[in-house]
Amino acid sequence: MADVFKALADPTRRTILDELTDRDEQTLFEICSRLINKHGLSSSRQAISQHLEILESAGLVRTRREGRYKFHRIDTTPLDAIVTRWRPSSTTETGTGPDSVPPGNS
Amino acid sequence: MADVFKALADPTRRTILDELTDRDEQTLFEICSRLINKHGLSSSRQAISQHLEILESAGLVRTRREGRYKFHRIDTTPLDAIVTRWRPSSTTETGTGPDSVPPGNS
DNA sequence: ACGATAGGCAAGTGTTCAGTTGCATGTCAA
DNA sequence: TTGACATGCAACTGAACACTTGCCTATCGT
Repeated sequence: MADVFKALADPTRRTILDELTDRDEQTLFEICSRLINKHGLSSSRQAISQHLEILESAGLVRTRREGRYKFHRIDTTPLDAIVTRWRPSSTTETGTGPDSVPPGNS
Repeated sequence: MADVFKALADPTRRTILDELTDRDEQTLFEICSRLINKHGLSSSRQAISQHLEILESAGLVRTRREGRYKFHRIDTTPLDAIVTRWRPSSTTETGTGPDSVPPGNS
């Protein structure tokens, strides 16, 4: 699975996730149309397709094939690990090291 | 305030946040030393300094000047908006649009 | 079968970004 | 004041990235 953070780094990809949050199970052309009309973006179909590939390889978008249509839906489960990663551990860090020890190089 | 997502896109910056989570209120040199020793990264001091600037402009790191030392501490409050952004809205989206309407271009 | 629609593949281009290099500023101890 | 320490500023370089261009495959309706 590719980098979730790098997938979220691009504003266009975040807008795609916004669109999929607003309306799930959309095709590529549908997403393209709504990005242009609703969000004022001027991206080509190929650009959106590449963005969807990146989002899918990051686990943020899951696809479903049906005939010549390919439906995309958002999957927010990879986002949970982002916040939990930098939660402070229960070990009292700020209490152990007093401020009077500036350069504590290891 | 700069882009929080782009600040998180770089692996080195995420490791810096890991370090600040493990031990708060560190100076620039202290962070450099621990990144090299603990995390096996070979980044120069200037590179880390630029990373800290980006993290600070994104609101993820707050600084405190004291003489010639500048202490850095992590601030995880901008992370909360990431998960809440793509929470499905209470309006029943999947129920309104049946799956039998494939190309619903606006 | 034929045309139209939906999507995929791959090479090429311009920009953004991470990292380096070199020097400058400011602080502290002796 | 002198030297060592901690950090800041700015230009340059190389690589990653977003986007385009052009063509190809597959599915559906008539």
